[in-house]
Amino acid sequence: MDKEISPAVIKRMPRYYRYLEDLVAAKVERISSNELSEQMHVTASQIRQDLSNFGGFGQQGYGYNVKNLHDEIGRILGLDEMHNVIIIGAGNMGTAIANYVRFEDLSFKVTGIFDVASDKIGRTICGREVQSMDELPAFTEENHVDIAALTLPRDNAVAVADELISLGIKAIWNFAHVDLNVPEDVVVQNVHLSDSLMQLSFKIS
Amino acid sequence: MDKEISPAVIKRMPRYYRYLEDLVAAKVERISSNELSEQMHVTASQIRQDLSNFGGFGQQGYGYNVKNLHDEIGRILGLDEMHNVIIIGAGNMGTAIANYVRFEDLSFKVTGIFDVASDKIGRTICGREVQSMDELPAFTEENHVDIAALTLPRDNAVAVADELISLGIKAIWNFAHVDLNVPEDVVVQNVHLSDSLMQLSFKIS
DNA sequence: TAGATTGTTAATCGATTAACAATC
DNA sequence: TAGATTGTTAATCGATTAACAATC
Repeated sequence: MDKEISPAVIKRMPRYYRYLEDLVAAKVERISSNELSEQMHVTASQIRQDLSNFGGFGQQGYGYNVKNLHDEIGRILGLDEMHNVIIIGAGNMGTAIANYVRFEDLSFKVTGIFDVASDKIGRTICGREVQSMDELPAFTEENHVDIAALTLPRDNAVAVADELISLGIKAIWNFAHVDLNVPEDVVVQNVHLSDSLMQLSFKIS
Repeated sequence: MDKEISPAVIKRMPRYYRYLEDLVAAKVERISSNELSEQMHVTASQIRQDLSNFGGFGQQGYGYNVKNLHDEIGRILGLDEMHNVIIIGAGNMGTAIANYVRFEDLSFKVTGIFDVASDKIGRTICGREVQSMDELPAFTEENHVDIAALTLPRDNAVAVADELISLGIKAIWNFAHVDLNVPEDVVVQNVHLSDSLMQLSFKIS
């Protein structure tokens, strides 16, 4: 990564991507920052600022080529390369993620599902047998793992995260309701559903 | 709500609540903004600023009483009142949410599960029979619904959201990968998992 | 009382918006 | 060429951090 991109910008990129996907599907050929700003309810200025972080994708007097911009943002987001994902935790959330239809579409592939609980091991989820965590060291030796989705209860989550890190995994998609403290070179993306629900609760009370 | 609280502050409140829950469980009686800041990796200044939005919960020379602050934040987040939640979409994500163990704990109760797909209707999820969307109008007449969790594929989501709104539902916890345009008095809290995954993908590429 | 720590005001920093020269 | 729209610089706005008087 060249210059540092602010978290605020990063957070908006997937949303641009979603809108551009729809525009591509609708066979729209070009769009100006102004038109897009109306659809997305953000300022045109912000769109141009955000995109300019990554280079000039537009053309004066014309706007942006939809297909091209879609592909560029996909590339920025790393969607041009396949990512191998393992799921740790074969509960309801793990199952939901494993079955997530758009996974392949966005270039993510579930290559393994693991659990600590013996009653889960051996079950089949999404055509894949749940393996024991004991098998994980051997698995990571033989298979490159880009991302581990962590969907365990919070009691186990911290210890298992440490194990994942010790096995060399550099990215954790964390669904456990706990904050993980990780080394500098490990990236964590949190999905704290209870936090989200509490925010909603706040807004209605 | 008295004065306007910034989204940035609202977003941090559930995290404070989580840490205070742990402190309560650990039987810690009091904590200073400085101690808490070390645990949470935020500045003490921010903690004091955030909390002062809602009133003075601390005491000079003493800090904050953990139990009291926990309860105050719970009250701020609306966790002192039970919220009735219906789940729209009995797929994997709907099932995961229905089975989410901390729901009751945080004062949310699932009172109904609905789906449009006929193959889902009649199934039992978490001890509750999945009902047809056709039954929803009668249901909302007879039962007060605080929140609808929307876990449908994006094709249906927008139309169903409109239906929910027409039935008087004021809060939508939206898991569909689409932005909902809603009237002023309706609150939407988005959980865009694909956005989250793309952010992670960005950070590792 | 002396020490500690809050709540709040002021200073800084960063993010968003506005404006416009460059240019397709 | 004239009109449209970008990329970027400057201005504004908001959020975070620092500082400190108030006070337990």
